[in-house]
Amino acid sequence: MTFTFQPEDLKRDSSKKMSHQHLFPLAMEEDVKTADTKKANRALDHEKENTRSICLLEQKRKVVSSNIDVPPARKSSEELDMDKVTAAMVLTSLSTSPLVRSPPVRPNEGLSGSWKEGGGVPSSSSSGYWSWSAPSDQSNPSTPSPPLSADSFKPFRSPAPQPPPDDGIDEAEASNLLFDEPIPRKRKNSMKVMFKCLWKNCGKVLSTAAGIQKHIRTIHLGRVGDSDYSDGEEDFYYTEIKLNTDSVADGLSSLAPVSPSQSLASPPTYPIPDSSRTETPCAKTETKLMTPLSRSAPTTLYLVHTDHAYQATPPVTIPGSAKFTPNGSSFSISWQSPPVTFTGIPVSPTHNHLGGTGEQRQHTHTVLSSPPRGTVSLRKPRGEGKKCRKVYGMENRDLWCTACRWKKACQRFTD
DNA sequence: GCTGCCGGGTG
DNA sequence: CACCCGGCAGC
Repeated sequence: MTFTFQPEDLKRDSSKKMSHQHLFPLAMEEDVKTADTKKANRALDHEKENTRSICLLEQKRKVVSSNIDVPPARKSSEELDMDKVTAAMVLTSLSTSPLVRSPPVRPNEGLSGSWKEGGGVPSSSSSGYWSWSAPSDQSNPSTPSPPLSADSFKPFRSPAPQPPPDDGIDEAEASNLLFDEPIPRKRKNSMKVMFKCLWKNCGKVLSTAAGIQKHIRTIHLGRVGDSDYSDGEEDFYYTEIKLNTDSVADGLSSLAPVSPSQSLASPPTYPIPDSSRTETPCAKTETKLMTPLSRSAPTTLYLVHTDHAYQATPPVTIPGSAKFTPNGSSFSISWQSPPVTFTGIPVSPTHNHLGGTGEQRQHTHTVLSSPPRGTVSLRKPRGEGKKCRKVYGMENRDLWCTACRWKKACQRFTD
């Protein structure tokens, strides 16, 4: 499961930063990304590339259907859709470039090509596309792609509701995309490109590159005069993000690191908890600001987390209750499983409240208690009836049965 | 805190 | 094995 990285995420601040750092270059430069060996990143890459290929196909379809050149203006937006890699850098200048249309030149072409081969439709790209597009239409073509990126971008969104200097509309639109998945109109082409400000503590999301550039220029770079003059510096402060209306799917696909093609099958039926789960890292990583949504998220996350923790429990925190750190990540772990023959210091489970909300605690509780520990209680349930000691009292100890005298299980008044 | 009794020590 | 007891855990 891919979310093995999450525990880390919870534990280490540094790892949080890392993930963001990965993201940043991701938007800026693909090369950097490829050098990465981390599994998670690879997965990310894969998914992202997949998205791109899909987008490319999308464009292709349009080209094919019209069989003529697409007007530059229209193409520019589509271009952004697919060329995530160069988006930030080339965005402004690239928009009208005819170069992009020639398939062989495009860096992504290789991907889409291989994909086509895999599909067994090498003959014409259009046919290949269509055979595939039918199911995708239902499920949403981009299902596999953005889980990670989308996830990690969400955190930025939390602070967004702050005073929106401009583009209030875009803001609303963005949240629509993120949270109102059931919007039917988005079903068909659920990919939407947004531009996210990467400026610290900003995270503004706008729908147009120009908009975000302007935002960065004016708000962050302090460029007065709203002239559209740009030295390109803004490019470094925003990134392009693909928003998938079915953001829910993202959560799931990240849960099950299957091949993207597989996950294409059944996006619509994703359970709600997953969507909230994707939300989790945000609240944790970025600001501590908790939206109602994100607040519910940790619950689920901790569920997962707990699972791992559970196995690690015995050796870890319990005996060292003194050393218990209010880290938040380990609180659920420390829940002691009663049946275990634990010679360590008994620890009251109450300290597990550390996590925070009662809701979380409840969850942890249920989860942990549910998987019955294989060990049955070594002690047999206490005898109900009165025993020698009780009957005769300490003063008549000689009347006790031997077992009772020996502090063994009473033999006289057996249950 | 009382009580039952397990686990282990001693002779 | 008989006897004893420390200490855990249910009540």
